[in-house]
Amino acid sequence: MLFAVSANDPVNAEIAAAFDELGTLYELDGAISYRVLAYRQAAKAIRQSPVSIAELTRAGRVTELAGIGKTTEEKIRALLEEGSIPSAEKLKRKFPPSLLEVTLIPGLGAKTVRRLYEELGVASLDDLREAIAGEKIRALKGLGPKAEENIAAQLEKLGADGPAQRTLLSDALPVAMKLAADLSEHPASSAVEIAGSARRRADTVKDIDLIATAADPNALAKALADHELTASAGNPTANGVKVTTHNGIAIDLRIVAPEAYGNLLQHFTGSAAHNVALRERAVGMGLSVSEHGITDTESGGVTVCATEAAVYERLGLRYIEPELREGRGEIKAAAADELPELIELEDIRGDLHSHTTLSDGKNTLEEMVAAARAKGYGYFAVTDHSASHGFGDHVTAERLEERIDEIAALNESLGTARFRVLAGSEVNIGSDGTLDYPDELLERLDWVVASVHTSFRMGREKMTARFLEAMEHPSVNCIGHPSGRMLLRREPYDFDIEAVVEAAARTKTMIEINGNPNRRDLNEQNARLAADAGVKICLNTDAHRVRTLDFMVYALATARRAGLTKAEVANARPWGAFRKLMKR
DNA sequence: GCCGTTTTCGGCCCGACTGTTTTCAGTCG
Repeated sequence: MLFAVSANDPVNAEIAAAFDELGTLYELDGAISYRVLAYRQAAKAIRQSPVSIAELTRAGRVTELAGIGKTTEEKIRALLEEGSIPSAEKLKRKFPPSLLEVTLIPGLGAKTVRRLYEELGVASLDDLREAIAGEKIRALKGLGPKAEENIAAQLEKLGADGPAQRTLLSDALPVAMKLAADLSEHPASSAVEIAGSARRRADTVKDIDLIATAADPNALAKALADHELTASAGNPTANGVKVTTHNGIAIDLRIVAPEAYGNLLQHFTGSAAHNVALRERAVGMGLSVSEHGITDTESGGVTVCATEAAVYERLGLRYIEPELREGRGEIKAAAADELPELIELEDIRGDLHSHTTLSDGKNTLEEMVAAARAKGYGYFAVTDHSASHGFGDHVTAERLEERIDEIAALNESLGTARFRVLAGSEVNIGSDGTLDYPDELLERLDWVVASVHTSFRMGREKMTARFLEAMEHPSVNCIGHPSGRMLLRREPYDFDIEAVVEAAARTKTMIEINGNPNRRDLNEQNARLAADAGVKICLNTDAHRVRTLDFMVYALATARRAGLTKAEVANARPWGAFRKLMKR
């Protein structure tokens, strides 16, 4: 794993991984399922925490997180102090660590894996291959030739491209939209919608869920199986079909009767955690929720809902936007009518991070500005890389001076048009927190984004101090892609997010949500934290060409998942009001 | 193991599919 190297504490992702592993070990050991579930939920809570779990634990506050109780707290302490969890060590003496990778094979759960281990001595993926070659699995009671074949097929798949990969939302969403549009146009269909994590606009997705109603369900399922994007398909039935596209994305189409369309869409939009919380609430009301309807437990009467809004209404809740459905307290908020009014794309009035051919962009200043105007924005900051950027894409102080004049002339030529181009820069924050242009030049700029592009692994304290130093600079308006994460590729660097947002609020430095779909940085948890601290958030694209000005939708998606309102987003204001929020 | 608009104990969401079975366990979402 690619974690920042420091002699300090394990980061949240490492602690979470330890609890996921512990859950699997207990599952192999035959513990009651709720105990296993509890560890998985603890792992999730740890992974999603915006603040350091190690620090929270030392402060005695970690049990404030939902899903973390006294036992988990003790185990985290052991992990911090001794480097491992005693109960996990004990279980690892019982089950070889290589057995854990066997549980990763789809279709093989803990119960089966344990039987394979105890009855056939299968302790690793290699052992499993041997057992299949010797046709030993089909001899086990309850398993047969078909089960053996399925395991063999999954093993082969695993060998080809490793365990199931997640896909960036930006790779999956266009495919999902194309398929939903084509299926909508099919004569047999009456409604098709994207559900699942793609509808919730998560950072990455495992597959794409499509929900439909159709006059001829078999024909619609067949249409997807025969679609030009489909590489392989399962058996199409009236209930739907599962296919894989040529670019390897799994698609799951489900077709239902129109009366229960709302129930089904709600169910398959998820998340699992949201649905669990929803059903728990329903049980308390004497109701039982499923994808087919809402049943009154006493009378047995079933309410079917054509819309999602009707599902939530029946449960005494305001409609909950898909982006909020992650089981992070949105049900309680909906019950109390305290859901935030989420920001919309139409609210965005400007984009404050972009590049041109002056550094590493692909379009000229004029082309980028014309495209930004066409989006209906009122202002647009051009922020090419700075003097020390490297890769031959740096901008010298002299060249930036010329750029400032070019932009002044451009603004002049726009005349009475209600549009303003901001002369800006994306300035490198050096490892000591200093910037790579002289102060006098920075003062001449309208807008300065400061970002870290070097020395990612300097350690938590130094990295935090580096940000604080940059934010104290009077010319720095905004921090760019603060965590440096690259989704599916690079972990965020280690820094104290709480200290950074506190300093940002104090110094009136904004923090961006970078909309590049590889980044989405701030992430949703940290964006919530920043907004709560009083930091004004910018939704930016970091566009390097005209086309990627569209990345605003991903910045918006993260903002909505963070529950941000229009008031919490700086560039949801017209220029006059935005300007008043600026540090200078 | 966690948690509290019935509860500090006793519950803890719901159904489909698959492969193996003559009624169900395991897995998944």
